[in-house]
Amino acid sequence: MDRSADPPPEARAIAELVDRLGRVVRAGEHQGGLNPAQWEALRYLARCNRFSNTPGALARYLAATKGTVSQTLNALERKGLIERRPDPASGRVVRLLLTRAGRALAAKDPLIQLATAAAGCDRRVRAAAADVLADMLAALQRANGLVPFGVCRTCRHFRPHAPNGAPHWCALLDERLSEADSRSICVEHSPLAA
Amino acid sequence: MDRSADPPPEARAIAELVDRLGRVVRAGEHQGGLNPAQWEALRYLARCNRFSNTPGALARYLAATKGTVSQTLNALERKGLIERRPDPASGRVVRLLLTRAGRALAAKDPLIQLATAAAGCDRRVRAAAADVLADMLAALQRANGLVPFGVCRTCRHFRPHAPNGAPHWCALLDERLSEADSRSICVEHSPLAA
DNA sequence: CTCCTTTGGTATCGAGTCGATACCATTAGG
DNA sequence: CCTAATGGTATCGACTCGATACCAAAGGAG
Repeated sequence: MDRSADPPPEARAIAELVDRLGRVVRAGEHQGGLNPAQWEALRYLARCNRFSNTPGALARYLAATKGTVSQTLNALERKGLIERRPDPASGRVVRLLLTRAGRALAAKDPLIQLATAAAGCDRRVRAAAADVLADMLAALQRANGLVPFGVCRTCRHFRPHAPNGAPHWCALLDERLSEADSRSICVEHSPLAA
Repeated sequence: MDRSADPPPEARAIAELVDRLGRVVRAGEHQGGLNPAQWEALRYLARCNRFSNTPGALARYLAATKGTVSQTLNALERKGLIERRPDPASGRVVRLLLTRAGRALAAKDPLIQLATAAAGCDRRVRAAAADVLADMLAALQRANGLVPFGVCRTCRHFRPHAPNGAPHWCALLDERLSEADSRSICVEHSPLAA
């Protein structure tokens, strides 16, 4: 890791652009009474499935410590956007639920601004860029021993059923998955391809 | 801006990936006794030209307020990484200079990890991705009334000279530019193409 | 059924970010 | 010359963030 070949210039350019874009986006995420960290937590809770709505999962998703996340959750709870509820099955797990107000605010996610900024390019170019970024994220996560996450549809444990309304299935947790579930983020996600 | 066409799904995907990548990178930027904000400032000061090494320019670059940046500079100064020096020409401008220690630390920028994560892809794909990200950044900056920044070489005021060592020229500030200058970041940057 | 370790979560501390506001110099414009 | 506008700094309050310490529930292994 010490001197192992300097990365090529376009790679450096991508790194700087990602860093810079992230910076500008964060600057724009001081809205609706939330700060960037709180938006990220709220966004996750709005997009994750019912197996992944816990403080621990959020901490892994954000690559932060449990303590940090717990504080951010305190802030969101104080603002009436989320609710902490004990898990019926396990006595130490806490389930995080969006309140009505939380759901409403999540719909006004300022990240949409970034998405519209990307909407200008050609669709195929966009898709290619998304692939590159996804690869980078995966590489970064692998290098740092982080959990990959991802939506159910792209998981190796996902078992799709007949397309006519029948529910899908998770072979790992042995649970039914609705159509919405299949597009939600899961802690247990394990990528399809090697 | 209220209901003007939801962005297409790949655009949303890119936005989420950028946000997420930025998050993971930030998490990895707690190194060398600095925090992410301090790294960003140090990085800028290591890459900007002699017209742009001021607190105000840094604030615009980071899309932050002057006050916030001033505090981060306090931290860097306390750590002996930068030096504040009055401008000889103007009595209210402060020039920011990296100390020897600052330069040494800037060479160990943790952002390199992200660059190596990007190095795995094909070179042409990388270049395309970089283009998309650059377009997004420009769009975002335009939408928020931010200064674009950029390196001299790509500026409309840049006048290259004969390639045999002769210095370049800035038509706006009427100043000589060394080869290194031409690759440095400038506040006055104005993109070439329309 | 006990120990004991692991796991999920929270509280507290200190350094620091960040926007907001207020403020002070210097400079530029009428 | 007087009045903006500009470049910087200080202070405040809410909050992030890692580190550390801590607690209770769960899971083994004997």
